[in-house]
Amino acid sequence: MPWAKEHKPETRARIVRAAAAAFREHGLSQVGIAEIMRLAGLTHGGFYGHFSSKDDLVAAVVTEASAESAAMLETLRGVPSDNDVLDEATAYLSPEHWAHPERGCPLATLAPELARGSRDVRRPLAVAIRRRLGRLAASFSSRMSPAARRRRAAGTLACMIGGLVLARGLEESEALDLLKDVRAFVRDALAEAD
Amino acid sequence: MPWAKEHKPETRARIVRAAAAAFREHGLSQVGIAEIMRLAGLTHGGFYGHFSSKDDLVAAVVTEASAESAAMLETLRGVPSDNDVLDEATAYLSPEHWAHPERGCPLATLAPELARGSRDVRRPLAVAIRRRLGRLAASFSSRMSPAARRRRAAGTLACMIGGLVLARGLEESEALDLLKDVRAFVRDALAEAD
DNA sequence: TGTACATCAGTGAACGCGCGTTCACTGATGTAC
DNA sequence: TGTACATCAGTGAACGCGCGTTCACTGATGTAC
Repeated sequence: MPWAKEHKPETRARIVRAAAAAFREHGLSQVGIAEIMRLAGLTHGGFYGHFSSKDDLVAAVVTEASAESAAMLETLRGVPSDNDVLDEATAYLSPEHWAHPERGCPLATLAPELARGSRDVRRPLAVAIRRRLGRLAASFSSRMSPAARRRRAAGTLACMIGGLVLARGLEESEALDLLKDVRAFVRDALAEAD
Repeated sequence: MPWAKEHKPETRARIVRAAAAAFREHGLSQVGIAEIMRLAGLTHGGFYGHFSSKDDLVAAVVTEASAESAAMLETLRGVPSDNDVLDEATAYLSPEHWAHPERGCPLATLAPELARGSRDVRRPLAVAIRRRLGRLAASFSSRMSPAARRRRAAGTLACMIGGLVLARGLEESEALDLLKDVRAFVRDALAEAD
């Protein structure tokens, strides 16, 4: 075994991380294999030693980007309140997340493009959505019924993604006002008696 | 004047309508000029007699698709309730809208791709968002403060777009459940006392 | 009423370019002796 | 401990293809006589 056994998986992970940032910043079809390999410090031709196709890479990127996004949002959470879900939504709808699509939630940047993709790409997309909904539902008070938790998780995640997508379609000052409005809407909706 | 003066604008409109459907169904970068012209019943080369570039067409498509979407949602509204905004959100989050991206809201299919585009494309996107928010805000009771109406319009539109984007990332049965959950969330949020 | 003409919407071939993918190869590495 | 070797991660050139854009042209049309 002429190379340490962790060498190849590490290179692969480097390619996935480079692609995850580039795809979120510029879109799947605006970033080619050559550019991704260059960003990973490698040459074009080596790509197919790690992936069977661009779709294969995209599938890996969905999972990686979801994890990176969760980690980034974790660092953006301020002082914890008594409401976990509201803290999560506030971090998601923050100016910092708005300004950094390349490190943020892949659903807000890539979901429509992924949804139009092949089965290989739609599967990890559906998994990422289910996981996100499940985690959010689990963060609600255990005094709520499972149906109520599921409903609130769906509504809150929809607000988060829709709010960020809309804000990214506006220039900064207008975008920040919109984010503030959506944060207030979510706060009110979650404060509402059950 | 060898051609009736309405002939050229009519052809142009036919190209824009063909592009508006194809872009919403397959994405901006997955549909080429040749394909659009073919759909419009014309040949490739004639395109630049009507548009200065693909971006120029995309800008026209944003406006056209927004209008088509509004008309489609109008036909999907059921029996009017005493809540205009809720009726609008219910139509938007319907299985019919989910199943027909090519006739539906361009924000749910194209917003991230447009937001990454040139200034020429981002301008009509911002206009479409502002107009949508303004119309929604105007539909709320005049007893509400302008700030409260703006906040609710922002939150409701975010739920609509985010809900549809998420649902389009899932297979049908799961998607329809999610849409129902988001509709219920919006209903509850809008029912809440001010 | 009929015809010759000028206009210009639309045609179709060509352009350079970047894409995803393939493949013969190179050379850095851990192992066996 | 030192060296020859087999392995295989990565290289770099090439492929066919479809893209957006250009342009010399064709031919259907309304108008002038």
